[in-house]
Amino acid sequence: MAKNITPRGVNFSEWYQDVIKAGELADHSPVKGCMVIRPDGYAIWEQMQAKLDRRFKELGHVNAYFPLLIPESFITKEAEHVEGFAPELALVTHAGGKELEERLAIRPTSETIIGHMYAKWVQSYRDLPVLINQWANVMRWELRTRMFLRTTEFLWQEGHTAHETYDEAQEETLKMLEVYRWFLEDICAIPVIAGAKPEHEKFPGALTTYAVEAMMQDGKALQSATSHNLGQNFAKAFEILFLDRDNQQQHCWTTSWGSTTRMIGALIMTHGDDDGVIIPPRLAPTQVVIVGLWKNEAEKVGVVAHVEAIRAEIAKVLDPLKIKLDLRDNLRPGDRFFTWIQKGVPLRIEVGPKDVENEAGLSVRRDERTKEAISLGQMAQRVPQLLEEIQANLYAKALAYRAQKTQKIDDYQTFKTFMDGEGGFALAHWDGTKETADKIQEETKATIRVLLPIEGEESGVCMISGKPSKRRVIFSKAY
RNA sequence: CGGGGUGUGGCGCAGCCUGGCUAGCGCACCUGCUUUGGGAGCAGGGGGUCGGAGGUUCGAAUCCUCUCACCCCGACCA
Repeated sequence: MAKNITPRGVNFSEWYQDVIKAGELADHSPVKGCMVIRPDGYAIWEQMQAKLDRRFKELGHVNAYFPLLIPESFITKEAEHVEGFAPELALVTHAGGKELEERLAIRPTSETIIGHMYAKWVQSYRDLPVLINQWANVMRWELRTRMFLRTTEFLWQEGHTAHETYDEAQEETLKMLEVYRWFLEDICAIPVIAGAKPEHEKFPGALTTYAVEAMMQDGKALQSATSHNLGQNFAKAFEILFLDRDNQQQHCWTTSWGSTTRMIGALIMTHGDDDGVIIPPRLAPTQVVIVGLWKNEAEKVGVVAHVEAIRAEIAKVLDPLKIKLDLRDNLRPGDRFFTWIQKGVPLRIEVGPKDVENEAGLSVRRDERTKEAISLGQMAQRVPQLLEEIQANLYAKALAYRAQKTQKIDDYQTFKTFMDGEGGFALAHWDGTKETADKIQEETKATIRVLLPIEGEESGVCMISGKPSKRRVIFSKAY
C-alpha cells in the first residue's frame, strides 16, 4: 500500500527507517550517530514526559537539573561504574582555546555528580528521603547506532533517590519499576515483562537492576526502562552520610531509574504496520484528524463549516490541542489521508459534501481501517469510545503476538532451533552462571533479558549444565 | 572496531566497467486547464558541475591516489 515504506516482511530494519522518515519523526544529523528529533517525533516525547512527570510528582518526586559536564575523576570513583562507562565516555579536553587541567566527561548518566551533591545536602535522617528527578540529555559513544534505539546523544529522565534503609530503597526501586510498567502498558499499549537483570547484566555500580522488557514485531526484545537499587555503593564512593535515629553515622541507600527516547522506538516497532507508525490514543499528540473534502469552492464553504462543527463537538470531550484539521486544498484526498496514516494518528474523520448533507462524518480507524459513520450529535460520545477501543486493540494485538512468540523450552537443541528461526522469548532454566549465559549468547546470540518474577518460580534444571535452577528466565535476542 | 554499500538539483536514482554533443530520469516544486471519499492527468517551467583534494589526459561524473561522511550487517551497550 505505502509506496515509500519497505514492508516489514521484506526487511524489518529498512521498514523501521522508512517509517521514521515517512512519519517525519526524525532525521539524521550531520554528526555521526546523532539524530534530529523532528516536531512530530518530539511531540510524542512530550506526551511521554507529561504522563511520566505527572506520575513521578504524584509519588513525591521533584525535578531539578544537574550539569552536563562532570569532572572525569567523579566517574572513576565507583569501581564498577568506571569500568562500565569508560568505553563510551566522551571527554572534553580543550576549552577556551586551552587544554583543560582536568578533563570533563559529558554525562553518560548522572549518579556521580548527583552523589556528590547529595553528600553536601544530606546531614541527618530528617533530610531523607531525597526524591529528585531530572529530564536531560546524555551522551554515550556508541559504535553502532539506530534512530531512537541507540544514538550517541539521547534524551531521558533519570530519577535519583536517597533513603535511610535498604528496605526503603528497595521499595522505591520496585515502585518506580511499576510506574514504568504502568506507563508502557496502560499508556503506550506495549506489554512488558518486569523482572530483575542477572548479576552480569546489571547497571555498573548497582546492587540490583530491574527492567521492563517488551517484544518487538521481529521477535527481538527491547529493554524499555530500568530501575536500580544502588545499595550503598555510590553513597560510599561519594560519602553520602547521615546521622541516623540512633545518632550513628551511616551511608545512605540510593536508587536510580530511567527511561529514554528509546521508548519511541519501542512504540514504532510494537504497533507499526506496513503503512507506518500507529500511535496509541492515550499517548497520541494528535488523537483525531478531521479531513475536509470538496470538489469546488461552493462545496468547500459548507464542508469547512461542518468540519468546524464536528471539531467543536469533539473538543467538548478531548483536549482541543489533540484535534487537528486538514483543510489543505493543494493536495488531493488520497495524499492527505496518507500523511496522517503515516504519522500514526489513531482516528481520522473524513468530511465531504455527503456528510454535510447527513450531518455526520466518516471515521476511519488507523489500526483496523474500519470505517464508521458518526452523526454530529454522537461525536462527543462515540469518538472517545473509538479511541479507547483502538487503545485496547493495540494492546491486545501486541500481547497476542508476544504470547504466540513465547515458549517454555527445556532442551538446548530446541532452544537453538527456536533462536535460529523466527525467535521470540524462550522461558528456560539457567544455572545462574555467567559462563553458561556467555556460551548461550555466543552460540545463539540470545541473552537473558530478565529473571521472571517470584510468582513465576518453578524449579528445574539448567538446559546446558543440568545444574538445579529455581526459576525460569527469559532468553531472547535483543536490541 | 571488522565486513559490505553509497555519496550526481529538495528526495530517490541512471550514467562510471568500454573517458568526448548543452549531465539524464522519476517524485517533489512553480504556472495553466481538467480532476478530487485510499497516493490524478495533460501542457509548459525553474533548479544540479556530479562528497572533497590532488593527479592522468587535448578532454574526467566516468580512470588513478588520498580523504571525508553516511547507511547496512556483525562483536559491545539504554
